[in-house]
Amino acid sequence: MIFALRPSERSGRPTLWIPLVRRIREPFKGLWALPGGPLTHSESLQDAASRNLRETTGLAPNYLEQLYAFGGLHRSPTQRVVSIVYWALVQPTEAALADESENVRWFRADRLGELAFDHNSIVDYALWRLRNKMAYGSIAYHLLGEYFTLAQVREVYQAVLDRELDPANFRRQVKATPEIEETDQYLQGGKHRPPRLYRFTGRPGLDPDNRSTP
Amino acid sequence: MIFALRPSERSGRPTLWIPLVRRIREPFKGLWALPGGPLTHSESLQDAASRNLRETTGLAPNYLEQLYAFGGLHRSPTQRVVSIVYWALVQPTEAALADESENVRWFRADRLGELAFDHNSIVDYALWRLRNKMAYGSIAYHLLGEYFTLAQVREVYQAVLDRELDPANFRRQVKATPEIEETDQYLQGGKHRPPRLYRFTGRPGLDPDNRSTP
DNA sequence: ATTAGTTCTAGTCAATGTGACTATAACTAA
DNA sequence: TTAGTTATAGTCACATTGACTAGAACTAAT
Repeated sequence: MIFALRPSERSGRPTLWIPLVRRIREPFKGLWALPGGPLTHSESLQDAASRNLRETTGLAPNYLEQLYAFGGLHRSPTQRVVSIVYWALVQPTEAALADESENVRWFRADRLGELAFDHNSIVDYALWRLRNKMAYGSIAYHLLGEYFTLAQVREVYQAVLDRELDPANFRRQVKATPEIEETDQYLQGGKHRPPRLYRFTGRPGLDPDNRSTP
Repeated sequence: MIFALRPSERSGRPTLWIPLVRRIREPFKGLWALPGGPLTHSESLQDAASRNLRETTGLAPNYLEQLYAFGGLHRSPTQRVVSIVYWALVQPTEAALADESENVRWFRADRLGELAFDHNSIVDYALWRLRNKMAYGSIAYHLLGEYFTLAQVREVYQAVLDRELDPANFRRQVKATPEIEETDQYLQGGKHRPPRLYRFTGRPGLDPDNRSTP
């Protein structure tokens, strides 16, 4: 499953969106589902996740991590299925390149209808994990482009954590993390004092896949 | 993989141990490996982990959680294998009941030799996760019995995090967590002031398996 | 040119949490 | 009775955090 930031229809503020694909056959024909596909013999789990993502949505995420292996007995009514679910964060520029069509569409992550299989609870779990990671790690930056203002970072946190944050205090915290690099650039064009642009210099890497790939 | 607390051979202080099984056929015949086994069609992932654990070691852990799905291409030299690894914490009384034999033995988690397959890196990852969880959540108590002293909790932390902790400060922190309940019991028998016994009243539950089992 | 409106940015201050440390309490063993 | 040991309470300096104030730097309107 893929998370991306898109402006809300009403407020215009950035909110979390995910792409879903419509099922074109039974079971759950017509319902929306998470993109996915089979694992072949010649690819690792992560490679398979990447490939399935690209084939169904055209997306190539820069951040991809294993979420959880779901293997309950009755996930599918027709057969036993074990799904090893990955989740990804994509930057806005990448997200804009996604192939939207009759059967592939973006939805607000917090306003989904009934999905196929157990995909609602998978999304719930992913959202929970995302909020958790956000609270500690420096994961928010993978939802942004290379250069960003501190206000944009704050908007990401506000969108995911769903609460307001004090601009001054938030700025103090972010500036204290060594992975954030100040640039000499300023973002022009707003009708107010132009904010400084920053860069993220850290690496994601926590998973065993990312640590020891021979 | 199973973690349990056992007294170190030399110092007598509690340290982390895990049970391993010896491979009796190729590949890696003769080497030690993590206990495991196949997933059948009629059991969930967690049930399969439980059953395989019981069958190979006789253990019935009270804390069992999914660790990670390992699916690299060359994990086994003979065939493609995807392992969905679970990890468990068992209390000392339970650990003592494990079936030890010629082909099942306990090892100190920080002093393992070369294991079969990629099991060394799996253990490393599990240790890393364990330390992480310990730093935040209240997971240490699943390695202890129902009643314990604060010094025992501290020894668990010291064993896992591998550093000394100030007794007074540690006590202050633990007493601040609401899940720890003071009892009227004291542990007699030491050659010093008898420490008060405490109980853990929290529940583990974070995994999707533990949250939404229908 | 001046002013109002906006956000950016740098501070202050009180409350809280943490690490290092001291001191006393309560037991056992000699 | 005393020495040895751990349990437990408390102090103090320091860092972190949340709430808040104020000035800086830009745009848009007058």
